[in-house]
Amino acid sequence: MPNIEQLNAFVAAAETGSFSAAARRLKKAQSAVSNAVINLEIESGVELFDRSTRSPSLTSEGESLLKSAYAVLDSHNEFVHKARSINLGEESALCVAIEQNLFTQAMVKLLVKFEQAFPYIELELLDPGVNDVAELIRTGRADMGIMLEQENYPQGFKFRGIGHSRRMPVCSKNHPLAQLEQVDHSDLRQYRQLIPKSLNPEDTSHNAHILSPKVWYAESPFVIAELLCAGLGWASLHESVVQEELENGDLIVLKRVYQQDASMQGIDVVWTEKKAIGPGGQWLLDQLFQLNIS
Amino acid sequence: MPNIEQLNAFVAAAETGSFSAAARRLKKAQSAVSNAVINLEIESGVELFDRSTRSPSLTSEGESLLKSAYAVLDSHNEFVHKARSINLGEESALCVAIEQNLFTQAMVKLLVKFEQAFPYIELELLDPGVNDVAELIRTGRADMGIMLEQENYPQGFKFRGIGHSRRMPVCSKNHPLAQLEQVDHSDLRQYRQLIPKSLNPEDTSHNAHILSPKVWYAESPFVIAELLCAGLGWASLHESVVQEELENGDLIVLKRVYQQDASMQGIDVVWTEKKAIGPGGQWLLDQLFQLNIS
DNA sequence: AGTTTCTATCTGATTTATAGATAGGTTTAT
DNA sequence: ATAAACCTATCTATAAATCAGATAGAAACT
Repeated sequence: MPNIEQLNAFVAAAETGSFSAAARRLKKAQSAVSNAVINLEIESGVELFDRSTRSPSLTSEGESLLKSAYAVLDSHNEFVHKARSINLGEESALCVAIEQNLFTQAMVKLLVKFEQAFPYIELELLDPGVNDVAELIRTGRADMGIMLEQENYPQGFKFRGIGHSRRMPVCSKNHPLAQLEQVDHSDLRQYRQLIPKSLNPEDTSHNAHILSPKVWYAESPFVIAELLCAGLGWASLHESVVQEELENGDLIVLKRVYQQDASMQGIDVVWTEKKAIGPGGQWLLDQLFQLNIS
Repeated sequence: MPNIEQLNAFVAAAETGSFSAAARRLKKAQSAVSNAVINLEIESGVELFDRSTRSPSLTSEGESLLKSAYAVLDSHNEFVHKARSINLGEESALCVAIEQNLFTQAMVKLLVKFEQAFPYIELELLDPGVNDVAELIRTGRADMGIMLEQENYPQGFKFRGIGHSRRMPVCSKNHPLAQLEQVDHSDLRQYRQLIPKSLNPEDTSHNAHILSPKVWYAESPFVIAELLCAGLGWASLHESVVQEELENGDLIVLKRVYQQDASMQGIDVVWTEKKAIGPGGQWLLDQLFQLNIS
């Protein structure tokens, strides 16, 4: 059973091409390296070095096993670093819930930066539909969340605004509404409206957005976007959800006669004081505060 | 510096949920496991188990580190198995040169089987153009090769037929030749012929295939297929090379007035007696003998 | 020829790993 | 409630492994 020290000696000897040099690098006696390599050879049954010349050179079998030795040491190193990161007080795992409407390119970029800053934290991403972030925070399933701002949050919640997201009425380019230069309330009322609705039956916030008497609901705004693309009705969706479809022209934005600013909704990052936020979570919060999404 | 035994004890304890059970599984004393885990905790500075209950349960940090521990043990296991496979006499690496013309789906299937049978052998695949396999065998760059049969092989070569490959004249569906019901020698002579030609300037075997006075050469039959797709001339290519293009209709087969059987060429597997063939290579040879490609 | 540098091996001291025994705690069965 | 069963932590003595230092012989360099 080869052990880590033997593999270390093997790798150092292979890299330096000399047992003595390997010993100097590892700050051990030469005999220690020599013994380690020989024992590794005995235990594995493979002659790793060709000693016929002055400085030992890898055999072809040794070269092959060297790659495996690197793999072992790499993963071992990963273990040590992960333990160190936990020791530094970093949380070992972090769960972030980002409402589907708000999962923008800026979020992706931020998460990439997070991965570089905290490579040993396991990140779990949840992407609930509309208004279900708060529930995930409340039950402790998620450590923090990004959601559309609410009037009031449950007890113990902390939150902070990090920007705004634009809501816009959209429909397929082939939809009758798309032919109109401008649309008003009565135009919209004629056609089916698709509305994102929370999984939680008690959530009634979607009612505020109902304009048409003919409504369908879907949990995911992306499902709604798909239906729109098929020509089914219209919906008021967030920019990030339909960005791609707007760019390739499958969907178009309806121009409202009386454009109201109420179509801008605030974005909050929320967490709870019950669950301690570790350094990784704190870093993420700080970055989010600076984001200022528009 | 956590060692392998400690990680083994950690994993066993995590899996069984008990230090005693882990000790039984590892065939060690309970105190050994207990010490191993405690030392691992001290050295890594992380509390892996929650001991407040009767049977220890993983902390969240322990759960995170457990995954890294698996990674270490997996790679360690890989090392041990690779050493064992070398010990069994298996070559640690095998290099096979397969002429581009002959890299068929059957080859892929065979290589997949090889991977399962010899997971610890590093396979290197070379895909030389036409007639360059023999050179790779001769110089020792490859251990064995698959190539179109030759009249005579260099000294020391061993070979065995494993099937046949059909050569067929093809051109783009948009080429003038494609309009003809049947083509004869004089039709072909009118248009540019593309010919696969060896990298080796001494190889003149391609001359036997020249029908048209207007010729271009390319090393790779796939490059020729690309040129054909663009409507440039015609060529006599092996089925496996143009299979895809024939299926999606980009290329078509020309019907010769006097179809000769000479368009079937034998396929040989070749190796050399100078280089010893190990168990993996022997297995591959045996499988190839049974393949009977047509 | 002399010097340096290398590897293998021996030796004794130190460290580490281990089984066994024991004590104290928790759960389960009676 | 009591006993039995099972668990973990810890102690101890012993066996095993590790290590540095010393040494000898071989190869390379001066």
